[in-house]
Amino acid sequence: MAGEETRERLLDAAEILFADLGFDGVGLRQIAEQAGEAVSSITYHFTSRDGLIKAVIGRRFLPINDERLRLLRAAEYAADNNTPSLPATLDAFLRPPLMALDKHTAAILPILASSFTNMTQVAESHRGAFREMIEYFLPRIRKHCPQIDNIEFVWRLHFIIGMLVRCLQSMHKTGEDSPDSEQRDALVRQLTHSAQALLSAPHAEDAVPKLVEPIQEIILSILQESADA
Amino acid sequence: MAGEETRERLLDAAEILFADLGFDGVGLRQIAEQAGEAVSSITYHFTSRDGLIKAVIGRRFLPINDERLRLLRAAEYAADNNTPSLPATLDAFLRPPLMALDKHTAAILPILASSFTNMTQVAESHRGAFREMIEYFLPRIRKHCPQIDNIEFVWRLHFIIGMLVRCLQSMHKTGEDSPDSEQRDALVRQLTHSAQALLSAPHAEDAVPKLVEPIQEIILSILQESADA
DNA sequence: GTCTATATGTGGATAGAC
DNA sequence: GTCTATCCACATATAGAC
Repeated sequence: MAGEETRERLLDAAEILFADLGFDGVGLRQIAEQAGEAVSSITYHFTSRDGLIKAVIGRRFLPINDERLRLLRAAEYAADNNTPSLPATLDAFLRPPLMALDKHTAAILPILASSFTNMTQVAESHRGAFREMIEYFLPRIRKHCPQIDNIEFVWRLHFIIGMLVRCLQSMHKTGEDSPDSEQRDALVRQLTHSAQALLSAPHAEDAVPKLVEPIQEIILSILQESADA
Repeated sequence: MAGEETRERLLDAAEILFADLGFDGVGLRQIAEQAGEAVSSITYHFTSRDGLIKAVIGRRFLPINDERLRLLRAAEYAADNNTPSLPATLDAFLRPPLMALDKHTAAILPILASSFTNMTQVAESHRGAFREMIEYFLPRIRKHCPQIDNIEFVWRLHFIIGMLVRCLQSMHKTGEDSPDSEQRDALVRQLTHSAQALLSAPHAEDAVPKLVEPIQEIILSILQESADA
């Protein structure tokens, strides 16, 4: 099947170009040229430009989510009472996207990270896997910060996602070639440390602003379900 | 001068459309139509599309920075020893962009916020005002977290910027019309509270990853200068 | 499955009348 | 200063030969 190889070449080329120039910064001609294929082969394999983007994203999205779940389950297995510490839990969530970062995936990852509190991007195509992941993680993070209410918790999650996205973008610009894994590991620990401090901070006293985003409802309903169970 | 009015109309139209569709999502034709002007009037007033974008950004950038400086100076005037608390200092930095947020400026603000640790976007055109602002803020934030070294400090600044950007994007999507100022005020306090917790957290123990970004050098040199003085 | 050729639209920028 | 008309490059998508 030469078709499968062509498909992969197209995905590789698209991924690199998207990483450098953004999803809006590159056209099908350029992608096809980079891959050494004809423009129309893209339409053949992915039906449309949107189909190509979805495929590029999906190729990285599922492995990262799987790795997150794998790490968290491993941490639970190793911990007393099956309850790993907050840093260990956060590490399982934050490490996979940062470790997966290389010059190929740099453009994709910020989008994936954002998707945690913004379903619209990854959306439809991979909604199932995404929901499975957050349903597992949310209650396990939540129980480490009982001092705040659900709405404040959701805001702090937003903040952590912002921190993660920032790291991904920063690393993308930083390293021409992929940053060595020692540096990345150090960054994961810095990030985990800060995220832990943020979630451990006391209740803010002040009024908590309500969110009107759809994602808030989803997160709150997941928290509710797990509280009932 | 009817020219000045046209110029403003074009800026208004461009700002709204950019906010809704992103800088890459809208063309000159659409902007001109929205403004009720001819396409070529854009070229006349701003030379090019890039010139228009720069003008749109600049119109919001300077007032927000001025407001930041004004708030911090007011806080210093009111505080003992001219040294306001960390929350008060952070408030002066975080409040102006969040309060300036309305449906017009929503697309612009994340870019402005990012510019704090990424000069490339706002860049050349407004570099002077930007540098003045951070030169004033950096040492005054820095002295509230002596427990960490400069490099770890820079990373935590990155994190805070990520949190801010996240808020701006979230609020943009949230409110069809501009969120009421009570909600925004509550959000500012949540954000300030979390940022304070983050900067107050102890040293991470682990190795701190070095940054290779140009902005790191700039921040470090500013911190160095203020330490010498 | 993969190519060439092309259809059809839209992007930004410009020339020149008024 | 502002308009109409137009240029030219490039976008995505499709048709049809091989």
